[in-house]
Amino acid sequence: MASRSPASYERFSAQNLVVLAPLRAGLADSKAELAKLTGLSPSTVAARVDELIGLGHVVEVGDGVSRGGRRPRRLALRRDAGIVGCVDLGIDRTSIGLVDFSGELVSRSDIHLDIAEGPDRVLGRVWDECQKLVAADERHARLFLRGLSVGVPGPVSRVDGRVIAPSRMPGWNGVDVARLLGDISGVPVLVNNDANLMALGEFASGDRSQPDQVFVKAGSGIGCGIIARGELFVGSRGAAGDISHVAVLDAAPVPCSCGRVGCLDALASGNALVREMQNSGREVPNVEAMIALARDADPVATRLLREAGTMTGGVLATIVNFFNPDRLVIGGVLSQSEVFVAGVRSTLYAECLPMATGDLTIATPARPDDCGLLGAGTAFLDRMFSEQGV
Amino acid sequence: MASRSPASYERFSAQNLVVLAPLRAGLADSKAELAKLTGLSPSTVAARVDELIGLGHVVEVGDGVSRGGRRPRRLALRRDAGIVGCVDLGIDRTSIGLVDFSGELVSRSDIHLDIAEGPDRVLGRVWDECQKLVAADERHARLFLRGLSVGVPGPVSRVDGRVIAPSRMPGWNGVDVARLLGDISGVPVLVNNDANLMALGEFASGDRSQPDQVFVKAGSGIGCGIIARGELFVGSRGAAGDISHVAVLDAAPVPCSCGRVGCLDALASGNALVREMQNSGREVPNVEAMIALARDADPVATRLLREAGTMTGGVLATIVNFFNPDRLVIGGVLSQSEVFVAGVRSTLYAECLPMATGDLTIATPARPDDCGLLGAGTAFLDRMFSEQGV
DNA sequence: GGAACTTTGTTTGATTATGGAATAAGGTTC
DNA sequence: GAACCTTATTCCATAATCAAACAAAGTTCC
Repeated sequence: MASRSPASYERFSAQNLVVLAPLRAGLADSKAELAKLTGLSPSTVAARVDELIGLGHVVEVGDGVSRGGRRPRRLALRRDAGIVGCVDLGIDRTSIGLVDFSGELVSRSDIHLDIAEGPDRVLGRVWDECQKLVAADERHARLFLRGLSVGVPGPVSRVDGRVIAPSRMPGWNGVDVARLLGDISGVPVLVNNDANLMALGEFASGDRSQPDQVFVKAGSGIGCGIIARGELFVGSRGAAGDISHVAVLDAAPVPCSCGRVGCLDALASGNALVREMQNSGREVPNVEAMIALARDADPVATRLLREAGTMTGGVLATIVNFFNPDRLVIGGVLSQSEVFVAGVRSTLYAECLPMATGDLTIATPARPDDCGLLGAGTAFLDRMFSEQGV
Repeated sequence: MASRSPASYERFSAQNLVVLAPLRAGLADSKAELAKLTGLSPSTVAARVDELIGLGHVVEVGDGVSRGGRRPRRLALRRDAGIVGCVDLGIDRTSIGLVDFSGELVSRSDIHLDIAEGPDRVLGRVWDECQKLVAADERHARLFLRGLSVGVPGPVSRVDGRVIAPSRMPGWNGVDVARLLGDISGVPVLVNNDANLMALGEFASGDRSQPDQVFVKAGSGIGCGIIARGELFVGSRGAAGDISHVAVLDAAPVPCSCGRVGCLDALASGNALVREMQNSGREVPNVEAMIALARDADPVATRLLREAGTMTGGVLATIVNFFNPDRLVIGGVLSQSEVFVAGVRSTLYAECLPMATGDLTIATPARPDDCGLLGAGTAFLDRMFSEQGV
């Protein structure tokens, strides 16, 4: 959440933001609609729009269809007014992408990168790769890279922006990623937890009429992001959504890295499942292989994935009752396993009251591979198009 | 959450609200402070304040202390600019109070009232009692009752404001309390769940620097209210916070009214505890008697209360990990039992990571008997002093 | 084909909100 | 008592906004 702004960018005035917000959200696409939505007079809207056109942030994109009178001249955000470099740092694989001002992914690159190499080497490599992406496209080369937005596989303090006790990121404890990458790149940098950004990405590219959502990232570890009232919720410290060490009902006493036994992460995460397979005498290289085995009806893999789904669903049942979200999204690698998702679903419906699940949508991500990067972009753009700025 | 406004009240302009908000929150008490806080120029602040003084909502209350120059003329909200009738509907006891514009309780009355008598009789009686309160105080009799704010011991739909499937309120299912009471009284009425309002009351009369709080009402039933980013969170449907039917770890298979077994409400609520006592051959009339027994070191009562605390703490552990609140308040009758509270506390600290509980305050309500009424008042005033109005 | 109506967009002058600077009022400090 | 500080007020310039009239570009229906 923290940011450093080595090359701070112009901030939008509150007045312009009133007009920009509906355009960005797709709630209005003409001056008349803007006037209706904002309550401003037509003349005021015209003045604001003219200024934004002059600034190069809004463009007229032809005529709309008439609704019984003069047809509207359609307005849109200039998506190529700039780009944001988005990074989804993983344990051994990192995705880097460029997102335009409309929030859409315009290019991406996936590289193998061991996070244990440490912040300096990893972030240096990330910046190199990002510059390559910018240079690769003739169009982008002329565009202004407004900043970077990074998701990391561990908790990020909201107080000082540092990575806190990341169990899967040796050498990163207490590191101020925003500052480090800001110094390397010279552009503003935002940092957040990866599951939080995936939640935001899935929300922003999906149905915004469901303002309360929970996104579970069931990957090698288990994380979770919360959207409350249409905004990312991270709590005062930034650690909200961390369900790794929630105790599981009727669980086997498997020891966890946190020192206790029976944590969700120690039982139902991708890592835990691979370990369990090996304990059963079945060597699998990774979760993906295990999911493939389950698809081929391997009994052990199927059972373990189903059980993991059940355990995850049990924890989510409490959360659904408590938070009562409109939508629950099951993401991460494990969400590619039908057995796992079925386990989550059936447990949720069994353990929640109909009142809580009646209007609840349970889904997998619309764009499983992109939601992390899209969320990083959304986080940056939401802030840039706010009074705070970047 | 729903309201009907048979006698709608003047709405504050957005400009006046900018000045009113800091005054109400106690963040500023002079023109200079207002100017600093809002970023407005001194002349603008003066104009706004003058208007509010003219409207009778702000008063000058003498001089403040100098900080090295001319001393400020202290400003304050006129607390006697009006009153709000607040109601905390219980199963067999109802509290009614009057709250002034500063949010403080100025008078109250507790009456025995069986909620099973049905909406018409109960609400009629409530309105009678409220009018008595207003008439009782010479000062209030001249004041304007701006509206009513009611807490009910069951879920309230945010969509249509109706009471939904309230297990403890026979005859109230689907009732639009706001409309009914609005028709009876002729003033605007707000309705919300009682635990939600208690959370709000405890938050508003306490430390507002802790914006994320969870309030557990452990009474004859178990409810819960959520404050997120300093505002009451009820979810899209209004049912957020309902943890009655969350499954308890390692629970006895006690059947619940919802049709399942092992729900928190069936195991750890006041009703459940009284039933358990009776099953052990010990007749107790109510939870209060049981708590008294535990204070006298009765082994059965003590064990049951401790176990109830442990079970409640187990459920809250998941919630604390997920929501990561700044503060957790244990309220309701059961919070008067030290054994119960100790059970919750010890379980929470045992089952949560230090990261989640390190900065977490666990407390009982500052004003256990008042927080429901105070919350009702806050809900009404917050809305009245917002652009929405009542 | 044309009159009547609709919706969208623009122009104009009046109104209102706000900011800035100068000034006054009432203090403290040394 | 001189210098300085904080708070409040006044007055005028400026910026933002609105209301209303008007223009533009459609549709509808006889």
